[in-house]
Amino acid sequence: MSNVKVLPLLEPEAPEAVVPCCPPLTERPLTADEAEKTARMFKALGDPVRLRLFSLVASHEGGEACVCDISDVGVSQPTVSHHLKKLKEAGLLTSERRGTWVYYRVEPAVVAAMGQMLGSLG
Amino acid sequence: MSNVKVLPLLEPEAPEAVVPCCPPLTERPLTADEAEKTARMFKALGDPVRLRLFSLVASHEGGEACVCDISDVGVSQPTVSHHLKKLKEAGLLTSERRGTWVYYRVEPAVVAAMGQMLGSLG
DNA sequence: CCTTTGTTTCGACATCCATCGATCCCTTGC
DNA sequence: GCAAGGGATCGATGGATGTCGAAACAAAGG
Repeated sequence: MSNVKVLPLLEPEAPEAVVPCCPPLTERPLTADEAEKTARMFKALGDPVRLRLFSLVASHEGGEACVCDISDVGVSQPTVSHHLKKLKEAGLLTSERRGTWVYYRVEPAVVAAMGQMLGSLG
Repeated sequence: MSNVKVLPLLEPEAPEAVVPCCPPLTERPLTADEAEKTARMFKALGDPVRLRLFSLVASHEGGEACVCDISDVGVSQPTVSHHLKKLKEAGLLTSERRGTWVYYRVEPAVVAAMGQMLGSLG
């Protein structure tokens, strides 16, 4: 396509309203908008490779993991990168570059919100 | 920080562990098999229409809903049926025919299990 | 039997998406 | 400046998936 890299599409790191979407799924039917937003988060965990990457980050010492620590999930490196990007876009992970390596960590509020929608609070 | 409990392998006290799959995502990385299983459940909620249908059933009076009660989500009726089937295959819903109508209800244990995988991240 | 109404299945189609190799970008070290 | 290695992006591709209309199936009533 284009080599026009001047288009400002999305600001770097869309801050995004992180938490406040949606009551427990049992409380009332979701609106179309709410469902659209929320489904993105569930869809992000709806792939086996992404789910593994997510649990690798979530369970990693210090609550964060370098890409090099979690790249052994049976797919190529570009694919790993692609999935991490998806998880990031869904708001489930954040990333930070420190020197040579890029570290990913879980966004706790978002994941907690998903859990609450499923009624895990009992 | 709280618990470093030894994990009780696989048999004691599983009152209604209808879902044999998987500890909280923070506890340890999922295996490929576990991820495959679990991703199916999250994927089922990863579509806006399915998520709406699910919340319609979950929040409906009596804990169940007839297809005719929840068919107004903006897609054709065959599509509704297709999505309900997907939710059923994922183990999130069950169905029962009573006379003319078919009623769907939530499978609580499965949903609770999903919530627990996410809930301990707070 | 035939008709009506609720629900599922079938076939077809367009779109999305996971995956890869190749390539490019970034940082560090020589 | 240049080489090396970690990560991200690009372009292509095969397979999965959401959607619909038409048709089939099931139960209830005339």
